[in-house]
Amino acid sequence: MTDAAVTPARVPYSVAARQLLRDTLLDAARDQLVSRRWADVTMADIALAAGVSRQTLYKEFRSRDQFAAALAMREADRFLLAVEDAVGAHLDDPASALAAAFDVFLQAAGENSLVRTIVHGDGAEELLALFTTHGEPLVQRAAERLTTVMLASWPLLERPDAELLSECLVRLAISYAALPTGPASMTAASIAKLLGPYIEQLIAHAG
Amino acid sequence: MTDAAVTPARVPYSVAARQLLRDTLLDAARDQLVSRRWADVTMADIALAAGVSRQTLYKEFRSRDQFAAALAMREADRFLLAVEDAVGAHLDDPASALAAAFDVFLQAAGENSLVRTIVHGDGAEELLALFTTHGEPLVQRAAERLTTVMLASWPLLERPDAELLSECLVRLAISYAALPTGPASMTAASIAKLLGPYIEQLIAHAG
DNA sequence: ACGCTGTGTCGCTTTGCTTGACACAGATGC
DNA sequence: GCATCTGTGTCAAGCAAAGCGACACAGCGT
Repeated sequence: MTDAAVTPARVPYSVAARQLLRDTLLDAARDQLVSRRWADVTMADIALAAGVSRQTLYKEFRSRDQFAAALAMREADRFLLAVEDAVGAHLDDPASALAAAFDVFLQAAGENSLVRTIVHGDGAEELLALFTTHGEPLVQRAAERLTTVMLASWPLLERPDAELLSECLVRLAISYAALPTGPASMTAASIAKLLGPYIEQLIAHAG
Repeated sequence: MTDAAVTPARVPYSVAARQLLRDTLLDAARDQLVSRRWADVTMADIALAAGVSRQTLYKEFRSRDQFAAALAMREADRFLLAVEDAVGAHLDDPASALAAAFDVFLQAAGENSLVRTIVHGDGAEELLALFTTHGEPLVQRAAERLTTVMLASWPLLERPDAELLSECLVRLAISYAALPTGPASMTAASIAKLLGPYIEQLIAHAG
């Protein structure tokens, strides 16, 4: 109602339209995956659900594989948003921030239909690979974002330490999401206990 | 993170793109109006700011007048959202819902740059007319939405009564937004006092 | 070996945005 | 009064993106 806090440097239509196209397609695929296996969802289905032609889909994402990669990447981005929020809510205490973030992540992952589809395991092996064997870009990106938010939150942290911590956390997060050992909160607490001392040490004498 | 509560019946890209175009253009105009008078903002300015050509703007909104009308209508819609929220927060007591809604509306109107531009009065007479002399479609629509939310909130209310009340409220709201007599909360309280008995009567013996 | 289905590509058509030009009306200056 | 300038609204031609239909190719089941 009031004017936007700060002007977000208006996005020109052409750019916004392109993004809208991609999002529409990815959303359409996501919808399909709630009720059907990835292997059963054809490119034609996705295009149809998005209201565009198959060719437009192929032009935007060069192949089915690349489309799947984009799908995985965007889903990861959503999780990262939630995680960043969780970290932001515990700026005072890194260890509890870690626990909270991990908890939020696992909780969300457990409820996420795309993740469930993958973990449940039938017909989505190709998608699974995007988070593991072929997951380098995704892990990379997630670790980067996590590093950024950490460095911003706790200035005493040094970049190499943050990078190591981030990458391990991301890998652990993916691992537990793919194969939970117990309730989310318990896992989160365990990880926090495991890595807490390391973090405390980093924060304490800055390196 | 979790899947959307209820599937919002995915919008096909072509429709979403069109809406995006309209929104981009309207937003662009809104931006301009923060710093310049309506009379000084040309159609070319708006198209440029939105990143499209002037012709595209003309095709989407047939003329400058119709563009202005759309601008006013959309701004009204924003206010209605806020008002509907306020009503929803006071389902137990119609009179206080009315007061709250009116308060929210006047408060928001006072802070809204487009409204301020119009009320402040220089070079926006044409826009002002869209809320008054040429405001029939806008008043109509606002009253309808208000009626709908009222009927949904208080089932005992009968449609004709709700329609009368809604239209009067909309007219009063516009009037006070255009020409405030005192602080928003005081005005809201006065209106609530004025119409409270009528409402109580309607709710009490259902007609 | 055969038909079936889905991926990925190609060329043609169609749609929609852009560009540049124009007529017209109101305002300003000489 | 006439000339100029600016902004609105319209037009035709150009162009890029999306749609449509057809095709080759690979995998799969019969």
